[in-house]
Amino acid sequence: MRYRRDDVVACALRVLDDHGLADLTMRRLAQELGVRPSALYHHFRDKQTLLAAVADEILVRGARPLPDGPWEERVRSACHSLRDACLAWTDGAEVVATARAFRLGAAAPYDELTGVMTHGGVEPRLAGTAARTLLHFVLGHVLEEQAHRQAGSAGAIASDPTAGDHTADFDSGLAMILAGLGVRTGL
Amino acid sequence: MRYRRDDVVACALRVLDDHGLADLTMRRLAQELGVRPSALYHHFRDKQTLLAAVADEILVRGARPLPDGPWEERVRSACHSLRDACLAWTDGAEVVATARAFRLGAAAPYDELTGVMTHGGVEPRLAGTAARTLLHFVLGHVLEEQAHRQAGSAGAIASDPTAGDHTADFDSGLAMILAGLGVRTGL
DNA sequence: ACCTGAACACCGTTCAAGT
DNA sequence: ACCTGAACACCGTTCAAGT
Repeated sequence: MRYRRDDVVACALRVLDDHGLADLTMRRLAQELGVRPSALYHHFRDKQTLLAAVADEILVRGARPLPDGPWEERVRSACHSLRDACLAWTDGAEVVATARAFRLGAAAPYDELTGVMTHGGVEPRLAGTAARTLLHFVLGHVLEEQAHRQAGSAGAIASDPTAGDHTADFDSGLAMILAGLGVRTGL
Repeated sequence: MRYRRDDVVACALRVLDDHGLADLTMRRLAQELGVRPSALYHHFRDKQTLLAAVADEILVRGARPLPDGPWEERVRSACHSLRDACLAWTDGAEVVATARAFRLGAAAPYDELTGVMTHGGVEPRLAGTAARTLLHFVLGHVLEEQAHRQAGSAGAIASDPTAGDHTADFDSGLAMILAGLGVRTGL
C-alpha cells in the first residue's frame, strides 16, 4: 500500500536522467505513470516535496561505506561519494542542492560529515562549519560541472572552455579545504 | 537609444527585491513597465539573458575597491564584498550563482580573485582552483542564508533553527579555505 | 485509499502587423 | 527601432466527484 510512492520516485528519477530537471514536470511525470496530474498530489504535498524525495533517493542509491582509517581520509571519501552520487544523474547536484537549501531532505551528507569529524575529535562547532564549507564546495563544483556539460550538449559552447580534468580540480580544492581544517585542528 | 535596456534591468531589480525571484516573470516585469511581454524580447534574447544582466548589475552596484595590503587580505575583502552584494537583494545569491553556472555573466568576481592572487605571486593554476573553491563557498553560504531567511518568513520554520551568527560562520569558513591555500603557497 | 474530470491562474516565447 | 495583438504550447495546484 506504500509501494505507489516509491514508484513515483523511481519514475521521476528515470525522467530526470533521460530529459533533465527542466522536463521533470508534474504533468510529464503523471503521463509517464499513466495517471492524471492530480493523482500525484495524493502521494506528495507538492512538487518541492517530491523533488526532496528524489534527492534522498539519489543519495541512498549512491551511498558507499566509508573506509577505515584516519578521519581526514574518511571525510575525503565521503566527499567523493557525494560527488559521484550527484554525477550519476542528470542535474543530480541541482536536485540535491535545492532540497538542502529548502531543508526538505538531503541531510545525510551533513550528518555523515559532522559525525566522522566529531568522532575523530574535532570540536563540534568547528565540525559544523567545516561540514557546511565542504558541502558548499562539493555541490558547487558538481553544479558547475553539470551545468557546463549541458551547455556543451546544447551547442552554445563548442568543446571545453575551461578544459582540464574536473576530478583533478575537485581533488585539488578538496585538499585545500582539508589542509585549512588541519591547521585549525592540529593535524 | 540604449537607455531602455537599463530601465528594464532597473525595474527587474526592483521586482526582485520586493517580491523575490519566483515572482520575477517576464509578464510581471512587462506589466510593471507598462508594456506587453513580447516587447521585452526586443531588448533581451530570453529570460536567462535578462537575469544575467540583472546579476551583473547586482555585482556592479555592490562593487567596492579592494584595500591595499597583503593579497590574503585582499582576497578576504573581495569575498566579503561579493557576499554583501548578494545579501543586498532578495535571492541575490541565486541570481548570481545561476548566471555563473550558465556562463552568461557574473565573471567579475572570478577575474578579480584570480587577478589578486596571481599578482600576489600565486601560481595561475592554483589561483584558478582557489578562486573557484572560494566562489563555491561564498555563493553556497549566502544561498543557504537567503533560502533559510525566506523559509523563516514563509512561516514554515519558527525562529532560527541553526541559530548562530551567519557572518561569524562565514568568516570561519573563509579563514579555513585561506589557511589551506596558505599551506600550499607557503604563507 | 486512490484516482478522474475539470477548472483556475498562471508561464516563456514567437511572429505578423503596426508606428 | 520599438511596440501591440494574438496565439502556441505549456505550467503547478485545487477540489468535487467517483470507485
